[in-house]
Amino acid sequence: MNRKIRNMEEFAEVIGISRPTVSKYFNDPASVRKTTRARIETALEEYDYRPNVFAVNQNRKLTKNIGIVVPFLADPFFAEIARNLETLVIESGYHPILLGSHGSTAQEIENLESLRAIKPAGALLAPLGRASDKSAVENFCKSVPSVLFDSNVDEVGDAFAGHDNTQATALICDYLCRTGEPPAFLEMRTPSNPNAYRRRKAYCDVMEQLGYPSHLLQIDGEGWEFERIGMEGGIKLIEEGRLPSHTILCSNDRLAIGFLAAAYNKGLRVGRGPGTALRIAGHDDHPYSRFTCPPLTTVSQDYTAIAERSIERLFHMIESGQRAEERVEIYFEGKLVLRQSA
Amino acid sequence: MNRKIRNMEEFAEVIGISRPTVSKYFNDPASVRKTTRARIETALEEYDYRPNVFAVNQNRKLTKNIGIVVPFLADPFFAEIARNLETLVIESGYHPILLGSHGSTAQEIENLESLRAIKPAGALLAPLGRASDKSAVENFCKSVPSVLFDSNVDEVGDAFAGHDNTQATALICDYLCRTGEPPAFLEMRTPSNPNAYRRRKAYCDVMEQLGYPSHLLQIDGEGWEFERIGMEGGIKLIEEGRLPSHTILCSNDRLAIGFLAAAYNKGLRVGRGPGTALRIAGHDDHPYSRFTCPPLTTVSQDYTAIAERSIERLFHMIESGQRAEERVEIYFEGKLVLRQSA
DNA sequence: ATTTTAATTTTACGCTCGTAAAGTTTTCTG
DNA sequence: CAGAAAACTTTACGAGCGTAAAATTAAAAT
Repeated sequence: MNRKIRNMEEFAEVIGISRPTVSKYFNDPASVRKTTRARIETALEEYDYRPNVFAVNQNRKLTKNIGIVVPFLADPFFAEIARNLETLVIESGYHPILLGSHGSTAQEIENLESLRAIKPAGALLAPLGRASDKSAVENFCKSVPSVLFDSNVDEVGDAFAGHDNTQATALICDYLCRTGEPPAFLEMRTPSNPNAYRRRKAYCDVMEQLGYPSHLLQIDGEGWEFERIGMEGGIKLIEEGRLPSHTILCSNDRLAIGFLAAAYNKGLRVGRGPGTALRIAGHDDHPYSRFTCPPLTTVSQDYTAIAERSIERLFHMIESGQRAEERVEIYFEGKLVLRQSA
Repeated sequence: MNRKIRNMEEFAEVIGISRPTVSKYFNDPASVRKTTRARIETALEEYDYRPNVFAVNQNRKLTKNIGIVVPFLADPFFAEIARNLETLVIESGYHPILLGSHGSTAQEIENLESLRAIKPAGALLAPLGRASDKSAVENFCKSVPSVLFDSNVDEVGDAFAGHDNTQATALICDYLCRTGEPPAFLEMRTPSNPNAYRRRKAYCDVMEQLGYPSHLLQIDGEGWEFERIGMEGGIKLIEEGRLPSHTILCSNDRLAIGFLAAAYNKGLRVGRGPGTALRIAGHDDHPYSRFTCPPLTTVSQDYTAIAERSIERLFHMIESGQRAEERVEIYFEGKLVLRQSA
């Protein structure tokens, strides 16, 4: 009795209705009569038929796919934001396709291309930044509704939702200056992420404004192994006695985690109590920052808001069927996360 | 001149050869004459045509897709192993589809279902473990060639490649016993991962063998936030003075990272030198373990070998066109990673 | 140059579903 | 209950490609 269903034709047959009606049901269950809907759903439980994805998508100009591209999935920060985005996409009745670029330009291009090949309804992109092939990203965004997040690229995409680096940097600089020695700023010499440049600039501006000198500590290193870079660079700095301040503000938490390890390695106690030699602060409120020793003082990014607004902007376009008339950039403020490292 | 190419028909036309030949080329470039291949590839550069993914896959019984499912992408351990797998899949000329289950049974089932819907040539699965719907996984594995990794499920899948928990646990237990007080074993009361059970058993066995008593410290907590669980459980244990030994072997590195934070929080110095109050060791050699304070002594999993052998087994099946006649389980030995925490 | 073999072309059909048009039935409105 | 509106059915075509069979052509071997 429970014959195998091979396609929509056969499925419609066993229910006793026509295939086009079944097709309509799958495209929008509300578009068929209640009684018909009930019959289909009953049959659905009995026969476990599912429309062939490839056939469905071949015939629709647009699929229900939403591409999500992040620069580095092995970074828990991006994994976490991707997880939020995936959930929101599913809740909207779409199908998320998550792709990580492994920090590689070629992989990013490849991801964009294979995304385009599946005719997505839209895309949420966190570009590599400096390493991105700008024209590749631009081209992609032209052909599919896209909102960028995390890392902004000038004039590319229909919208950008991200972190207010200037405000957040000012916030932590202010805190550090108020409570002790003004901070030096630790960063990679050639950061891959454009946020780093904004943080650097914000640091310099705030320090000037507060009447303190800026100290930029630029360490070498390429790629996405920020902890290793922070640790190795940190050890070098400490060994060579090149720390201009006992308060170090790191460009991001991963660098700070590495620098924390460097301080430990060199026997420098970190914290703000008596008997400490160094204050270390970060930026991002990375998932691991609460578990470092000491727990890392930092400024948070508003993950949730960034994810929600990105989704909101994207689906606004998708559901209205038209691209944004004007590119909007939305920035969310960071909050001070006071822990024990500074 | 540079007209838009809409499909393979038009593409074949501008080259001046037949569509079936072009089709053959895309399925296997080596199957057409050298001169023909050259003509196609020249045209390919000029016209940037790509076959429609959906149409291609609809007509093949099997696609070139390889599913990769991991239980939790926000865990850098899995992100890292997924990254290795992705690379190897691409090198083999296939297309990886990475899916994370977010620690949720429903999501895992969903992932398996949407994987099946794209008719993958094979799949690499790291099941949730205890939380997996065994029959769902089993069913999936029946219909598509699959090799499990990381977390074994009895009799499911064509092969399993993973870590030798017994050997590795023995290794670190032996080291800890040799160099100081015998370890107590910290773990979650109801671990989600089956590896945890093997590690517990191995610990008990080794301790008995070495003539020491076993101490199981079982802390509460559900889900995948191991660091938080380790920290909160650790603080409780320390506060209540329930540590039976000054050497703590944690069931995995993430738990150890949390416990390290607990020790810091309670002012207990960790390490093996003089003036230290606690030795803490982990298991896995998690990407972050080298950056903790102090750096974590642990036993490594052989990521690379696990990834390579999983892939090898899978493609052996795929290319031979037949399922494994017999289920094989391959285990790779861990290596002691001596750092400073124990 | 002839045979053998391999590659190619032509023709034709199939895969599974979306979708449009025209006609029919059901449901709703007053 | 008539009429209008909505839902449904039938019919038919299209999407872009895989693939099989038979006929043709080109390359390799003798």
